[in-house]
Amino acid sequence: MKKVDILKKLRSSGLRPTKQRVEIAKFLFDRDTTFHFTIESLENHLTKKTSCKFALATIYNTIHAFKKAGHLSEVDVRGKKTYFDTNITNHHHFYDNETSELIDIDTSEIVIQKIPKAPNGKKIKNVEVFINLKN
Amino acid sequence: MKKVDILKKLRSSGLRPTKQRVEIAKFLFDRDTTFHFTIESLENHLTKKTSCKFALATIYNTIHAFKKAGHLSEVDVRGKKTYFDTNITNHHHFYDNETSELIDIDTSEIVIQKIPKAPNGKKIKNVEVFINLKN
DNA sequence: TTTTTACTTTAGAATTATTATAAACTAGAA
DNA sequence: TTCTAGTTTATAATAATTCTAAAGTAAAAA
Repeated sequence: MKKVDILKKLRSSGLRPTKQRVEIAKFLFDRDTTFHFTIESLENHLTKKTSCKFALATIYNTIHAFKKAGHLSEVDVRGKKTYFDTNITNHHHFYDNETSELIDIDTSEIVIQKIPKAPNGKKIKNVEVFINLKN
Repeated sequence: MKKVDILKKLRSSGLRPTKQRVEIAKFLFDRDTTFHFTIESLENHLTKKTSCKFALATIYNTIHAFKKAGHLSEVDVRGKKTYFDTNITNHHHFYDNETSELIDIDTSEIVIQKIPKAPNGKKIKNVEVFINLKN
């Protein structure tokens, strides 16, 4: 993703392209494959890979802004930390509890034949499949 | 579940049947349907329904002991609090984001036709299906 | 361009859920 | 009964996250 596109992405979401936001956006969106991270792991990567300084609160602010703008999704993983995903399409996950690693599964890889009706007055918003791994 | 059985359940798990443990076990296991709770909601119920006093730490200790003994399971729900479930069989969940309510789904209610192979060197431990609800 | 204004970043304090600690308590064995 | 190891408890500590208010900055207005 070119710098111009990064700027466009931010502006079109109503986010001023500040130095920090541009660096975080470049780091997250300028890649070929999906990236899963926690705020802590992202902070480590940013301090290693960029020369820019980031207050922890800025990383939280930015990630929440990106999520709100629909550029990131959140993944339910047991544990204290929140996981984010650059893959914002509807999809599923493998989770390796040994390494705390998430792996995306495309919706086409899982076919559900039978599913219960939603309870009275409710509708199904989406279906998430989580496959826990072991060695 | 009779009091005798509660005591048996505790003893057979290597847990001394203290006043607090017995009260919590009676509250959790003496019912017909599955119960979902957080430590906070459990504390509220206990103070309302029993005359016994509970330090918050005791509730945490007891719930973890019950979980370790296999009498409770933990459910992955987005958010800060940990959810527990008296249903320890393999099963799935509806989750109503409006009310933060979990509803059990029996494994027989969901049939998966196609599922991807586990990544190299890994095996599938279990598959959890999470159906998010909306109004 | 300069000025202004509203949005951002920042360091540090506050909050929330959970876990650790160490002293007082208690169930069950001796 | 007495003893001992397991428990409970209040409180402190920790960890992830959010809040706050002052200082900084992008972009609009003059």
